[in-house]
Amino acid sequence: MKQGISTPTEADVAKRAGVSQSAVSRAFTPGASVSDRMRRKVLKAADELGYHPNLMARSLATSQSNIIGLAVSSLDNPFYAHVVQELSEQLRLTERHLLLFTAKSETEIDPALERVLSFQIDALILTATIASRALAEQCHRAGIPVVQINRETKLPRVSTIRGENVRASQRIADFLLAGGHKRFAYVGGTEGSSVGRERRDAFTKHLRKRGVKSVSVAYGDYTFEGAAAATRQLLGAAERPDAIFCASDYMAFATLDVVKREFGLSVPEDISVIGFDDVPQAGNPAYDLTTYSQPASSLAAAAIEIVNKSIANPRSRARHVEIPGELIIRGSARRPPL
Amino acid sequence: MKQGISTPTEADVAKRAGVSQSAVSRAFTPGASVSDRMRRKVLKAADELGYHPNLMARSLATSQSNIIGLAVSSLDNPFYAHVVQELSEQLRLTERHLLLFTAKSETEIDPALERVLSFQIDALILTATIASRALAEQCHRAGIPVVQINRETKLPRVSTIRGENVRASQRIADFLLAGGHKRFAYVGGTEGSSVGRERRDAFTKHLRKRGVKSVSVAYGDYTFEGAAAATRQLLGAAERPDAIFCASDYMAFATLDVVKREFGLSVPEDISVIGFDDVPQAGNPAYDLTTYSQPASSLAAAAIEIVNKSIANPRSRARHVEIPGELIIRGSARRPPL
DNA sequence: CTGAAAGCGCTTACAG
DNA sequence: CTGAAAGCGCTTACAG
Repeated sequence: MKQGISTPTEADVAKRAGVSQSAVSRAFTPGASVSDRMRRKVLKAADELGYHPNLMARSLATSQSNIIGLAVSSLDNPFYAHVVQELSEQLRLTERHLLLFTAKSETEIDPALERVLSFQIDALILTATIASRALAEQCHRAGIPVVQINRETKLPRVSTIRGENVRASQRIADFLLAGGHKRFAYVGGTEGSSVGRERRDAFTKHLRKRGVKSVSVAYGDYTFEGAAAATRQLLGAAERPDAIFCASDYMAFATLDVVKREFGLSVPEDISVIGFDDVPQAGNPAYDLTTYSQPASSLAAAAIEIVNKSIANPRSRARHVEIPGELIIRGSARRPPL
Repeated sequence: MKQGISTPTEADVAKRAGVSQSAVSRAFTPGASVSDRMRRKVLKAADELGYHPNLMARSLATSQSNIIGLAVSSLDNPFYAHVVQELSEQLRLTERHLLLFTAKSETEIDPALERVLSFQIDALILTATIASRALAEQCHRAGIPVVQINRETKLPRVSTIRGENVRASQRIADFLLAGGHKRFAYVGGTEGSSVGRERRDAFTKHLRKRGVKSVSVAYGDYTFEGAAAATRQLLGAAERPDAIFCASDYMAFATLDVVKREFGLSVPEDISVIGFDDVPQAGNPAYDLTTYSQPASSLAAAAIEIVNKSIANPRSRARHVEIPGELIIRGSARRPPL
């Protein structure tokens, strides 16, 4: 069953360098007490043999795997693809790497996520996925820090990172109001999602304070098709909205498509559409979407920082970070007169 | 340094169940020789303790990590995001999981990719990245199979999976010809890329055979901005093309934007644009892109199959698979009269 | 079918 | 600074 070609081990390097196996280990351990001469001798032998330390063995010995679990629900949403990209890139020259898990459903018991625990991951980053209480508890029991991007939890041990949901929604409401809009609508993601609720409530509450009586609401489930359907529903109503705020750019793209092609409305003359995230495509001329940014690189950086701190100090408390963004004014929403 | 809360091990389960530690191991090994009674007893104890097998220890003992390295250059290209998504999903209920590596540059020596070797991965999947000879050789020496999606190699040990580059390009040429186009252009990705060359050559050769004297060519580097610039260059030329074939949908989106907004041309009346991949967004009304499909789920399935076979039989030869696609006719290219 | 024991490739006190 | 040895949590011949 053994492979024909076996990888060299510390013992092999030790023999070739004429030193002890522990010396080899030290030569590869930053900060270990080895003489320069010894280290050079070892590294030379290692190089000649093409030796690479076996991280599985190391993690068995240290109980640190240098692996961070990353659970995503869908990479088809460009915002999350971009967040993952950022995480991976920022980790690139680091010891730690990402083990990918696709969490399809958001049910309580996800056997695939359970498997995470077997990999001895040092931390778990969840993005666009709800941490089940069970998972989070298991992680906590195993001393694994959990960081959630762009989702809330009530779980006490889970750190969270998110955009400026409330501030953004208020800013958007003000911008639309100043643009002279009268009939407002909101396209949410999943009806249950806490982040979505935060945006919706901030939006509607702020509008109400400014005298707007009602805001129509529909849910697009964060999917393209879902958002298209939600938009059709909103536009089919008696009181057709003249301003729609979508909880994500990805959904706003669908909304724009329906608004323009199916209903033949012109943007922003007949109706304004505003998104959330500022994904790279939002600036594409085909959409030219006004949106509120949620900088993926900052979200990723914050997640990594929390992970690093939690690993360094396993008993540190959960943290909750809000990453600032800004309104990115493009052509999909009427601008207020100066 | 030890964590306050330590995870239970086989020994803990053994003690609680009143059996030997090896019995516990067997209970968790599919196909091992254990009595039903024993297995039940062990699983019960394991459950009570919240035991999960330690995969690091297992992989040390078996020299199988159940980890597949996945190197991607950019998740911002929706096609690759989708391929990764498919890979992850198809692996989801499997033992094996993906360790993500972002390979930015395509230089010979990528320290981040070298690191792959330390993780004792069972296989390496490269997508949208060129395998350096050095890497491939190191993998081969370590007995790690390498599978490349959508890129060619001259490396003998590397398996490849790709779409129907030649057939697709010919089909597209014929379709444009039948649509009555006269002046053809091609927007390639990276000038050096072998897959790109294959498409370009098949396209131009086929057109030449049909009497077309010249095809203008420009390169967009597989990026949005690059493709926009390439398109500007093509449209600025004296003989403005009336048909553009882009080596990827992602680039075709940029081309469409430039064609419509910057040059005010109408599609497909003034000019036709055809892409490659059929990413989910290609069907969005805003683009409504005619393209040739390269089914991500089939690519992923093929990659996984090769990986599985190579792991089962480490001495199996490299394989080269071509995944069939088809021309997806939408509105961005003039249709031939019936 | 079951248990005792060696071994996988590292790290890390412990002596020297 | 260096080496010998124990241990990390598994798997797997080997006996019984």
